[in-house]
Amino acid sequence: MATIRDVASAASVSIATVSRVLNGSPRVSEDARERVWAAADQLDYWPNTAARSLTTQRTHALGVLLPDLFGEFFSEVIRGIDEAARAQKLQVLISSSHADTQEVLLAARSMRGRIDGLIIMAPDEGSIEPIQRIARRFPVLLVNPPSSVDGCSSVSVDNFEGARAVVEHLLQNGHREIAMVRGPAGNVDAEDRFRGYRDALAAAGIEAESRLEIAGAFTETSGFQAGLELLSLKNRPTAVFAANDSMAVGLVSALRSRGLQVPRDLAVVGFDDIVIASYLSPALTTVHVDAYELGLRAVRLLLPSLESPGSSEQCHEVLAAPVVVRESCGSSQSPAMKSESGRDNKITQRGRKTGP
Amino acid sequence: MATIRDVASAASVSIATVSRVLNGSPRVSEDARERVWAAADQLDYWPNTAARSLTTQRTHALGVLLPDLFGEFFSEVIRGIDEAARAQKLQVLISSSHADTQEVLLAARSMRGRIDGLIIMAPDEGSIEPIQRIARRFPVLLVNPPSSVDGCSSVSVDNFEGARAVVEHLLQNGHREIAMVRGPAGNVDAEDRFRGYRDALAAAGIEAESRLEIAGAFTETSGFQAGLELLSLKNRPTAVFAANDSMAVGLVSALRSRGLQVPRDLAVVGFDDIVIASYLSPALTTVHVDAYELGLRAVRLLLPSLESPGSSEQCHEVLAAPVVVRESCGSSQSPAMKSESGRDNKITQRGRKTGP
DNA sequence: GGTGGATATGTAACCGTTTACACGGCTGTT
DNA sequence: AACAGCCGTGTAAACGGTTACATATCCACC
Repeated sequence: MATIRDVASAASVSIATVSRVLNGSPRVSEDARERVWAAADQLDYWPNTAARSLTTQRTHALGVLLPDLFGEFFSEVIRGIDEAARAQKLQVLISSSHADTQEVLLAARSMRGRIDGLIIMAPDEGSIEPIQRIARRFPVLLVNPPSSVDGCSSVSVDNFEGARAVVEHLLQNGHREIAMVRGPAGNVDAEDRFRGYRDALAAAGIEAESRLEIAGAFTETSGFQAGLELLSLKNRPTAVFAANDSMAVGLVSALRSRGLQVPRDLAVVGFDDIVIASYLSPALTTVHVDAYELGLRAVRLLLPSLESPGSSEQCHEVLAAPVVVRESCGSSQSPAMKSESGRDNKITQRGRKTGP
Repeated sequence: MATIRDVASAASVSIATVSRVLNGSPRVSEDARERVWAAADQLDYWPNTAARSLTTQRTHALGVLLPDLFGEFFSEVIRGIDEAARAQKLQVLISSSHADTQEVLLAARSMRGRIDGLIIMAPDEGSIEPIQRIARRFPVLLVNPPSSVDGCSSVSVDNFEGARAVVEHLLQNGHREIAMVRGPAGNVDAEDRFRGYRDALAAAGIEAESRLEIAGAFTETSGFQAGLELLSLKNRPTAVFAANDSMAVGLVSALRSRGLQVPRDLAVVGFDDIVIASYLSPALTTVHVDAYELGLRAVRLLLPSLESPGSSEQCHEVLAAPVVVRESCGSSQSPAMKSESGRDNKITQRGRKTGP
């Protein structure tokens, strides 16, 4: 593999001149410039990025630490990150599955020298301390953090407001007895959505009832279980808010297996707006989370810190999570909204042009 | 930020000794070893990976070049790659959207010095030539390549056999007039699936009819269009094979919008086994593509070349694409298979433990 | 014709590691 | 007592670039 020295001798100039030509410095004669380009082409010279970043102290790459890669949520976040990064000619180094909170630290450490900054998504409260240590080394941007870390900017989904709004929507449709299937304990998203639910009820002057607050784990099966539990209640509620769509799907299955109809017998709403939400029958009313946008903004917010680490002040962005009214809530708005929030625009806009 | 020199002087040893301790060399006294670790901890020393890989000529990272990041297919491939890479303590550098075929070359070039090998997915025939140039620099593994490149191993989905088998399944159910909605022209996957369709018909002694071979573009809307076209035929077929699930979904919508029932009036099968396939009613009979496995194997096949570039012989793996019988084909096997190929095992097995 | 200021180019230090080689001190052999 | 061998450690040369600084050349000007 040709190095800058090979190019230099082939072009009969010094390595400094080669470097200058390659980096577009103006202080080079036309003659030398041509000889260098010719030599580089002829030798098929590819500069060594690692060596370059060693001297310049800039890598033009950013790291991404995710808890997992499964599911459309993470994949959309990545897509958003990639899109924004590519626009800035930044490379993306990905790493997932940080079971142990200390793993976050190890992953970040192993990226030292390879990245200019880091986007971290770690929903665990326990990962705050390692993140603080990481943030001392390079710029860190937090996505949906369990709590804020000083020196770090963040971008999060407005779980609270989304949940509040969707429960309010149920209230507006006349429901007074609204149950909730909660997410896993300790999960920030789950907690915020639960707070939104409580808040909406309180605002309507309805007292929270713990018998209507059913435990869940964000999985489809836990939603199914919750559905059965719900059916066993003596004063059955008229509506239920599942803390995410997967559980809503399981819940609907459970109801159906017992012969109940959604939304006639029970209105159901979810959270996340996963792809299948619009394909179900009845189509699921839910709260839209724009994971793509989350990734996009993460990069944009990190950008100033990449240019000048330390200088830029921190800022916290919150992404709106709008209610998407479909059929499962039994709302009258349903038909009107359908085309807007339905499947077609989504698929055609970003349809897979390539691949199977 | 502390460097190896800082650690050396803090521990009163030379940088060579520090390096030896850090890399677990046995030729160090117990005394020195302890002092170095103490100093490293105290200074919170993080080795610079780029500098290390400059001397060792090994980066312990691999690059991934994808045409796009949208959709579950790519996200699953990435998940498979990440999983296998992490098991080998390899980092993953991702880059997508290579609209122009020359972009593949540029992307690869910009990774020089940062990666030991590269996984490329470029369905375009035109990207073969740039890939050949890339393969001269570092080990390359191709995923679903349009044609083979010498020196490169590859892993692909058995599109031909999957298509053949699903059409054969329709034939076994008594269908004789089977239409196909084809994928975009020039796409390898689309072509292979078409060949499988033709082959199955031929084996059953049925002559192909071009009027039953409808154009499509792998998008849901193109499937819808194809459905309308199908309905306008005078001798309507009894079954149709859509080259992918998205088109099958659109197709079913079109049929339903004209009052037809699937599978009673027309049997429909797809390809890919996307998540929503099992959630539709009727649940879609399709061909399963294990994108996760594709990524996993890609890394495994690339591995030997990373250890010793050039030495290992190339090999081509083909991943089976099994038929998943559900309801839309009207097969009698449907109820029996349902639990096995349904949604539940998939979701619970790899359910999102974290995140919303 | 000597001076000064551009302009083009080269030399060498540096970025943060690894590692071949050299060296000094100790032990054990003859 | 001299010497071979081993062990622990240090020195210095890479790895492949960038860039501050020095130098050489040319031209214009007084």
